[in-house]
Amino acid sequence: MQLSQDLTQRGLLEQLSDPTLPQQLDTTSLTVYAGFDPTADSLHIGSLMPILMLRRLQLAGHRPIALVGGATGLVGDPSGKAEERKLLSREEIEQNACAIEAQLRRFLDFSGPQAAALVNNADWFRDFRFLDFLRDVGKHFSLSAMLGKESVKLRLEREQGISYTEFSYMLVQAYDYLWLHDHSGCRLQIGATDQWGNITAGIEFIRRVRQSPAYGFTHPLVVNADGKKFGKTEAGNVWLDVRRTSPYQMYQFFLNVDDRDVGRYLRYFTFLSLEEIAALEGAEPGSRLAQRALAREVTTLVHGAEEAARAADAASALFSGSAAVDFAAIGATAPHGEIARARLVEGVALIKLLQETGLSPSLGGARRDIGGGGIYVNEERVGEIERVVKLDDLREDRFILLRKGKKTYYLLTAV
RNA sequence: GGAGGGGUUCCCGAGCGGUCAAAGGGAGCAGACUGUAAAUCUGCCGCCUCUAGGCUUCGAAGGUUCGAAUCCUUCCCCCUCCA
Repeated sequence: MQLSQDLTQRGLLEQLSDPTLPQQLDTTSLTVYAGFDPTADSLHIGSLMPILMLRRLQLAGHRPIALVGGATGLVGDPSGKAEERKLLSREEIEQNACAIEAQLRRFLDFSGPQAAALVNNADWFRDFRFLDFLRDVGKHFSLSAMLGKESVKLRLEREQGISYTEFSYMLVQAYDYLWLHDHSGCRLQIGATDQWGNITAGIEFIRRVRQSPAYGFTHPLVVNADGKKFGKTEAGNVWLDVRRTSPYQMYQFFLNVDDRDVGRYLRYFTFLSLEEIAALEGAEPGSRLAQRALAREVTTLVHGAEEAARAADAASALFSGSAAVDFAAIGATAPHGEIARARLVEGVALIKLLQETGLSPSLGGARRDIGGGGIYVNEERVGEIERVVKLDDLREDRFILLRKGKKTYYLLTAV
């Protein structure tokens, strides 16, 4: 299947800068870039969209460049943001950039004729002087065009407004594109829908100063069926970094995806063929075959097949409903921790444990959770708020399985 | 620089001297129902202790009051219009 057709059927093409773009994607080899600003020390699940897009393009014979925004991160992109963000320090940005570079490396192939490249725009902005920037870049942008950008308009209509700094962001990104155009022959930029304004700014800039064609397209911003937030769980964002989101948590996140979203996500986030996806969508929803496949595929992409398998094992150990619980499988990846045996000899208040393990936010919260009937010790609902956990709560002489609600577990191992 | 409006608990948004830990909605958590889904219904939803009480919150710091989120002063920030 042709690349453009595959992308179209997956619903990955939103705006195109040029109607001939699909054709070019199928018939020529382009150098394409996507940018990632280091606003945190890890990318999150939403960033998988452009990352996988670069990978899809690479697999189809294009050359991907992943740009880490060491410079743009200092400025702050107003796109899609309802309000001005506080600036991160230079040190933070630098550290974040390092972390993100490491993550990006795992998704692209840096060898062969279509070898990917990883660049950081701090490298060409570091010595770019302000007055030079105003003359060489700023001069080519009309205020009315800048004010017309959705990201700016939105903010101007809002109560919070927009600072000069964030307003300038599009120029910085436009220059990135020009730089990559000049130095790497880059002719295509991709990003999420909210990047459209920034992308077109770059395209027009290149046309103006180089009389050279450049292109861009966007993929959809991932939104779930009941509104806005995608990639959020009780624990916060779903991150690509294991230290922030374990493979188990990631697996669970995708396993719990709404039926209405699962087909779309399979098309977005996996490399399964459209036929396979159609088959999964046709399966009985109660079987959750589609969610299982999604969880397995994405967890594998991010953490590898081994971790994905472990997460799946833990999931079935916890949720299969069988009496014999496989504690080892759970402890391998589900949230877990240790507890001193000595404390159990004396007995520890359950509310204390709930607070310590983070299952409940505070002692008061723990009381409420127990009172509401949402706390289980070794899969047995706890009735008394005063419940004390003791030695004889240990299973297999060393495990205590705490659970809050339907699906939040924490395994304690006595040491 | 001038004139006016505004900053409330995670978000939106009421409150405008005591009955305010602060209406309502959303989000979140839990229960019932289910398929570790959706929808629906119910409870919880500042912290600590407990079902009485204590503590900390309404941009910041002072002040007036028996008593303030509500009044006064100064400061910080935002918005709109004018320049």
